Amino acid sequence: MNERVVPPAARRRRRPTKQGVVLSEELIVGTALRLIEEHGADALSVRRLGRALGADPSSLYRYFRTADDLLLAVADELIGRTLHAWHPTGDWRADLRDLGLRMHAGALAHPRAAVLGSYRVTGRVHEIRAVEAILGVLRGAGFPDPEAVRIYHAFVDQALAHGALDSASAAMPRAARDAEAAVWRATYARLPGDTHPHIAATARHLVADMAHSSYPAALDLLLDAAAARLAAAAPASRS
Amino acid sequence: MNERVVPPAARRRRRPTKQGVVLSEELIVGTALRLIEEHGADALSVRRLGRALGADPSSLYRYFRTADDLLLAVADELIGRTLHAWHPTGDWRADLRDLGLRMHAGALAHPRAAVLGSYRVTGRVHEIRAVEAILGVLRGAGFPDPEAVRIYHAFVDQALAHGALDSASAAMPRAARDAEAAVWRATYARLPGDTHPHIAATARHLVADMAHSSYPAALDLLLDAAAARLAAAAPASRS
DNA sequence: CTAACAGGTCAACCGTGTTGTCATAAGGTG
DNA sequence: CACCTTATGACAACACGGTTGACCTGTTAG
Repeated sequence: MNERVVPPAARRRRRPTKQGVVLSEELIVGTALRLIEEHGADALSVRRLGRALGADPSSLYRYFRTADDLLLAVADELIGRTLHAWHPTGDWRADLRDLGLRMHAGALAHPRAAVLGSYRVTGRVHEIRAVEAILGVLRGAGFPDPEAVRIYHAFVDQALAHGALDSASAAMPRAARDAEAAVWRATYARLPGDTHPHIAATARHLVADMAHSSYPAALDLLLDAAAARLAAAAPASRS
Repeated sequence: MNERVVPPAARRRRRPTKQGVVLSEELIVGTALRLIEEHGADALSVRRLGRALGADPSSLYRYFRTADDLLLAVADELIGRTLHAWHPTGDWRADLRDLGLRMHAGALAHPRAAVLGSYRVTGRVHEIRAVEAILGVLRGAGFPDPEAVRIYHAFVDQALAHGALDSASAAMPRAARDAEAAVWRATYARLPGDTHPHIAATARHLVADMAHSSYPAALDLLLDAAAARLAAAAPASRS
């Protein structure tokens, strides 16, 4: 219950670690991201992060109240990077598609942060900028406010949720992933047509489709539906 | 590397536990589900499950190779129960909507199993039945095979992914959940209109919408898009 | 120059999945 | 019925995880 964390503003004494490192929130978040990128999502633990930083694990609790809080900071940093690489063109549908794919890729690379960021609000700068930008695209396209918010919500959750899911799949050892594909080929593709007519009829497509992420297709479906609603709501300005 | 697990068919000796319980795959899976339902998703661990069963934790490794395998069995059982409660009417859209909501609810109650089941194939009976049923609905509605598979994939992943996400949110302690809502009200709803025009304009809707799951709306969007594609592909039989 | 205290460190606690080893009762066999 | 094999349960241990209370020390304000 003791509060170990000091608000960033009040930080004064920058005392170096035994190994000579001067800690800071930014350094910790940056190192965490590097750790994940180099050794996978599971490589991020308080203890490993401490080791990578050259500091005792417990030191991190001077900067973040819990491991989740640390991950939230990582999530916000990720949002910032994703948004930074995104250059909207004015075509709402193309812009959202591009952003969705970028968010998905980011979430795929950092699943734990994505999961956390999807159901918790960081309230940090990058997140706020992202919300503003996406809402801007939707409202600029002509979506009425309630609809814009609804689509914003579905869009963001979809990107993060699929990202988290797909990254779990990507994290499996090679052998296990191959075994999964084998189940589709060995079990599903061999079901007799008289007991399982629909699987038998689509087996070819199932084997091919289930090996990939469903996200791009799902994203296009969402954008399709949004476009249809926009067309229905707006009196039709063109075509 | 030693294989401790014996295939169910070869099981003969039903030796009771010290506490007098006779183990079986079904009993273990059933107890796991009960544990989750009574004490939340995090209550499921090999050790706790062992305790709940009245058996040493290590005994479970005679039935499942790893904790993940156990969870996969739980997932398949869940699929079975969900499917069992579902009564299709012949209206593809209503049927899928109903099934989607049921799957989402199931995933919400059993997030870890849902996550696992979303990127791994169990290849067990219930899963196969579910795949056959959903494909049947889609093909019956007139979707061409490749499209049916694509929509099947997006539909299933969406239900499971959103379920996993929402359950993470539901698992937060009350206080934390209230704190989240407070961020929307205190931070987002107070941003000035000149720096964040879009957030300011939609603040009311944001506060209301972000408190709920985006799944129902996302599901409707997906079904909208599917219906549109069906209408475009089929020469239009009615209306 | 000195006193206060921020912040780094250490050791410990309790939880997790998993495995090597042992012991014993079940059940087929004669 | 008695014996032997072996399936299966139990035990103890390992490595890893997050977290915290207590301590110690360098930095900095006064």
